[in-house]
Amino acid sequence: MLKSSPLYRQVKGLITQSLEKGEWKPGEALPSEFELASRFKVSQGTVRRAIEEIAAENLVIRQQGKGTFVATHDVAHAQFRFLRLVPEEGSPRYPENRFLECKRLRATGKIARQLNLRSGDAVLRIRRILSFDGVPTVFDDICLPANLFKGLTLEHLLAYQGTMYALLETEYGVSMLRAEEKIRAVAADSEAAAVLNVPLGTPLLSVERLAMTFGDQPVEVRQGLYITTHFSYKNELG
Amino acid sequence: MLKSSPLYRQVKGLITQSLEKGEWKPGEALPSEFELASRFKVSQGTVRRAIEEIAAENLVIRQQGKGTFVATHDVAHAQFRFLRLVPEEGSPRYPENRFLECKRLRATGKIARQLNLRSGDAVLRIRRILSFDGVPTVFDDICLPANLFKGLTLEHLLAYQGTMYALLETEYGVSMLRAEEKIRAVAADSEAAAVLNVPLGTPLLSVERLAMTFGDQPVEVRQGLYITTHFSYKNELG
DNA sequence: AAGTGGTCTAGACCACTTT
DNA sequence: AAGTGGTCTAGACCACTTC
Repeated sequence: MLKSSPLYRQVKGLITQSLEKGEWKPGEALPSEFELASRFKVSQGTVRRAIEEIAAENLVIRQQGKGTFVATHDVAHAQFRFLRLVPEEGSPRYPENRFLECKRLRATGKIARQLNLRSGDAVLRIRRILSFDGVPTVFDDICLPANLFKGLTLEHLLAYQGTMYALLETEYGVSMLRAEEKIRAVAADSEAAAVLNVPLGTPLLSVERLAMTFGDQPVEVRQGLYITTHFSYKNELG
Repeated sequence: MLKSSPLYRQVKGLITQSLEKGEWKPGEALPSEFELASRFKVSQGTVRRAIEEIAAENLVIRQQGKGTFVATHDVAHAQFRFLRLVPEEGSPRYPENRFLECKRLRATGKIARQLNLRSGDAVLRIRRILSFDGVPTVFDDICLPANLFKGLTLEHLLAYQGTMYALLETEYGVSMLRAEEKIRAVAADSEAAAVLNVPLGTPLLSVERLAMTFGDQPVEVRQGLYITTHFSYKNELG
């Protein structure tokens, strides 16, 4: 027997579909709870419950008296959502972003598997350095499926003001909603040592990320190498 | 002007206080929603909302048809809540626990500050190794305020069946509810190299944890050194 | 004043577990 | 059958924002 899901979860699905289709763009307001309630022929409380779950997943933001808005990657708040680096001393600051490379390549077996592609499909490989107060701290190696980001070049990346995820969202309509990270300690190889300006063999934090958009579809693989002498990766265990 | 918090949050506070006082022990059932509602002179829906928030913080577990139960550290589920190590290949397994040391010491300034103690107050220092399939993988150095765990010895630790947090909860009534971790990459020093059986200088994951009980009172500081060649620290970014 | 999300209630009914 | 938590509704009122 199939167990039908509760009404508020079905409504949640309908609203999420509309978000995915782009019925309301990032930053825009959703219809009010009463409007959605009459649209779906349910009570306001049921819509409310649906939206609460969607808000808990950070897809929308609720503001009392104003409305419910589609989340964006622009806001300051979103910075520490996907970059968990905090300084050992002093207050958090924003990194400077230096893009080194954006090349079109063929996916290796492992990458293809992670991105749900076929081996040999085209991917974009982006490499960049994040620096804090002028000190190189993170070396990122990013892989994106090329078909979703046609025409993305190094020049685009260099010209854009804001985070890379904001660019991918506003220019290509792909929203990063969730990610899984696997963290390990590794020794700096010659390339990482050169790029990050540390001795060969320096212990570095390796952060492998798989990022997902709607429907948990994977759309980004990245490895970050972090220097953790003055910064650490902060995590909360609930 | 003081803004009074909503009713359900006040009820949440009252229930949490009762949990802290031990009115219901770990594993026991709370009174039903209707009983609590009449006790606090509010509607069932308000109690419900309060309990939902408490459940979201993992202090209690709700089970349809059965009741609401005080959470414990015994269940398998709790294992991966506070130990985020997963194997690169194969399915998760349980580590074997080997305690090396449990000594009474005076707190250094840094530890004292983190535990809200005075410098020089007594602390317990526990050291142990976690092994997976017989392979030493984690070297933990744990500090607890001695006054909360009077009489805790190496023999107790060796004799107890179950996780250390389960012991602290059932034998000393101190529940670990939440923790913050700071993760860095470090080189194995001579001691860590010897204990974990790796070459000097091997990159290790350093995981510094501060664990809290009720009222966000810190009650444990630990540093773990993880070998991450076959395991990685897994994290979800929402 | 009007519109939004946030709180609170009361009551009905459903789904699951236990007796 | 009785008791628990889970869903859904309808309506009232509050808090905040905008006009």
